[in-house]
Amino acid sequence: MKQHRNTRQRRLILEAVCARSDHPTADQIYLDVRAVDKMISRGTVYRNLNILTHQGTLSHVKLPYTDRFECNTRPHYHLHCTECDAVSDVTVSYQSELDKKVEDHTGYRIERHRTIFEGICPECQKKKD
Amino acid sequence: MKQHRNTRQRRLILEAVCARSDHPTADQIYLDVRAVDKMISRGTVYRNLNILTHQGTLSHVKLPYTDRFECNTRPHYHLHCTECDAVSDVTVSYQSELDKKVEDHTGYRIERHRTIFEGICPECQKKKD
DNA sequence: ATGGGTGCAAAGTGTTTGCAAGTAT
DNA sequence: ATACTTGCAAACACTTTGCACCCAT
Repeated sequence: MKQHRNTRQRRLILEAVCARSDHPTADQIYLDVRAVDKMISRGTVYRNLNILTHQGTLSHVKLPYTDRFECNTRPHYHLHCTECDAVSDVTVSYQSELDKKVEDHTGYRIERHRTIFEGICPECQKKKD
Repeated sequence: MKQHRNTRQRRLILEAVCARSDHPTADQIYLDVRAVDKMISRGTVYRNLNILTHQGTLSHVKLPYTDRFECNTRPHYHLHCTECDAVSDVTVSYQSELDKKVEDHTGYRIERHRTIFEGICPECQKKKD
């Protein structure tokens, strides 16, 4: 296994993700870090987000087109506004018994499940009237 | 609203999706249709998959990198092998009460939720030994 | 006839990667 | 000293789009 180093860039990227609670995209993180370090490159941001996610330091929400990242690594569900693309955590608790159930039914070794609620946030509902 | 026509290409694309149960990607569908119609283009396949999905004639599974399509339009959950990328339907039944619950908690108007189980299929488990 | 649809190729997105130079350990 | 990282730019994979011609209605 590779030995990962504690580089300034990696630190800045991690801080940038944890500084927000809106599940930013890689590009938003790139822009945030760039405000501090003019030289950072997109490649570095993508590489480090992948490393940090693999390590389990960050987690990511798989959305169509772009993944979103967050500091909260406990298993939980997400809420996605299909109008404005806002993403937030949801209080409904993770149902680990479902993983067991599917494992027994299918013979898969289940690692986890991901649940994303799709809907329209209060602000966007207002705008549509 | 646009008036959609019943073109030969659209018919072939729909048939191609329904002929498989493995949740093919747009490109797999393109290849299948091409076996019948040498002239079909990728653009037409993408355009029609979007139209058919919007109409509710097909549904799609949102996976990172590529969407997958299927004929089954009833709400249901999916199973994704993270080794070989196989996708299948899962028997666990759709929990519509969760949508209600999240709606009450958050003020969102919830349309649906999507759940994808991630794990390793029996075949890939064998290969890893 | 008329407006949606098609094939084609080019343009878009978001992400990864090869390379030479730089740096944490 | 070693080998992981970086910035850069090019390459990638998937999808959308502008256009001129075509065809279902």
